[in-house]
Amino acid sequence: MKYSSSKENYIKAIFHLQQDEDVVSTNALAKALSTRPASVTDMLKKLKSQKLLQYQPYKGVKLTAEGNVIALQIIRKHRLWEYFLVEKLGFGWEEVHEIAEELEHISSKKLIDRLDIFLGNPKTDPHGDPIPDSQGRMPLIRQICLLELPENIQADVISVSNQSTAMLELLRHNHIAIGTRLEVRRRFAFDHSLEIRMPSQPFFTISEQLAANIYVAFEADSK
Amino acid sequence: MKYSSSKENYIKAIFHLQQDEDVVSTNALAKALSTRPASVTDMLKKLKSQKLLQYQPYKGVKLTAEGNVIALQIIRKHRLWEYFLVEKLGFGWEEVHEIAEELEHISSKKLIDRLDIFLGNPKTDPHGDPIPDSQGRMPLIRQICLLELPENIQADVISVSNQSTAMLELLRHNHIAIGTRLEVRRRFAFDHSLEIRMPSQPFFTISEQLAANIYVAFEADSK
DNA sequence: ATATGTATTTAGGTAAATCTAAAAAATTAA
DNA sequence: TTAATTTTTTAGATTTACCTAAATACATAT
Ligand SMILES: [Mn+2]
Ligand SMILES: [Mn+2]
Ligand SMILES: [Mn+2]
Ligand SMILES: [Mn+2]
Repeated sequence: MKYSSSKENYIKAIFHLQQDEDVVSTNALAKALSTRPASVTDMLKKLKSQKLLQYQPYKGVKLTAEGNVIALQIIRKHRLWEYFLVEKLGFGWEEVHEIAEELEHISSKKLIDRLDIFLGNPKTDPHGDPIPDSQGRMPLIRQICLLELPENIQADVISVSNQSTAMLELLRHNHIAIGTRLEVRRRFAFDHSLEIRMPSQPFFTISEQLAANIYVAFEADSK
Repeated sequence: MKYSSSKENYIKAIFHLQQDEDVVSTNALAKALSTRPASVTDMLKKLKSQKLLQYQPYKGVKLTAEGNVIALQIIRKHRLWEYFLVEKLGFGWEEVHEIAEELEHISSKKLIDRLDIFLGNPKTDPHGDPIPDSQGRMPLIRQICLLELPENIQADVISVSNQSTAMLELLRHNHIAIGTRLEVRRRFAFDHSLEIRMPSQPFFTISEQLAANIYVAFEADSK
């Protein structure tokens, strides 16, 4: 079945909001979609009648198995297109989201599966988010900025976005390099600095600025 | 300004119909767009108020200069995407039109200009139709038999006149297909065979018989 | 010039996706 | 537990892009 861009955007937004709380509110959805709660209620009724979600008035909303499948297909398209834009067309990772927001609604399944092959079956998009495979399975590895790494989870440094000698000097001083395994012990509210733990080394802290330029991969818990 | 997919489809259809007759009828448009004459009349009024076309009831319709610019932008996108689908994703030339019908409505100008560069600024789509450049200029395309292609001029294969499996086998062996870019390096007087150059491939020669069945398009020197 | 046929427009509706304003339900605070 | 606040739904419009049926304009043939 084929759904309108608008419906697809709703499904996707619900999917993402469900990662945090397992039941999604009308207001949260309205905010995520930059629309009005009344419009959301209207749409939820339509999506419910198509069995894409469970919805009882005032009780919030949850995707059905079918809805989940659709969401993953859209996310797959979004992230593959983002990868294409960055890796093949040379866009910066920060400018691709908006364009992918449109491209994700192109319907051909054959197109997206061939694009996947053409790109070499990438596992993550330019932001480090995992790309579902053609069966809708999310790979386990997550690549994110060190700033967003959950505390007490081991991760490997995979890239640094700033290559200035000043930054590289600081990295070397802290014995951080591509491939280094580390974890964030805690964050300090005052200056958002991070305490880092590395195997067989004393803990040390790094600044928010430094962490913002470090990207890591870690094994996501398959909750 | 940005227009709906529906409006873009109207503009494009009018542009194409104008190639035959310089004023386009309501019925012709209805047929081209698989819609009803009454719907066409409605839309023509909207497009007129946006100054994209000249329209007087019962008198037919004609694009304004502004409308023409829009049409050429859409056609550019359509044909570049078709080229991408065939050359990069390995689609057959007969299956790409429908997908391009959707992709042509993706709005980012930067995307299409980068796609153009990524594809090597092709001059014709997989069907041999010319691709407007980013200023909306249609290249002047000369279509001739490969036998007559001047030496050292890049050309795109647009059709093959003999569809026998024997011939197609030989074409495939030489990596020649519709849309392939090539040029003739030299001709040998003895058997009139041609030495062919293709991007990132060693030179090779083909027989006069084979060349006689290949038709190519190349950019004629303008001005 | 009148009649006939075709092309086109008008009139009146529908469905999708939005909106605002108001009502109702649920939650939180006193 | 009642009142206040927030969340959500309902009611009623709007816009876009369609539709059918009917009216009108144009073209042509007698
Ligand atoms: Mn994105
Ligand atoms: Mn989107
Ligand atoms: Mn189209
Ligand atoms: Mn084409």
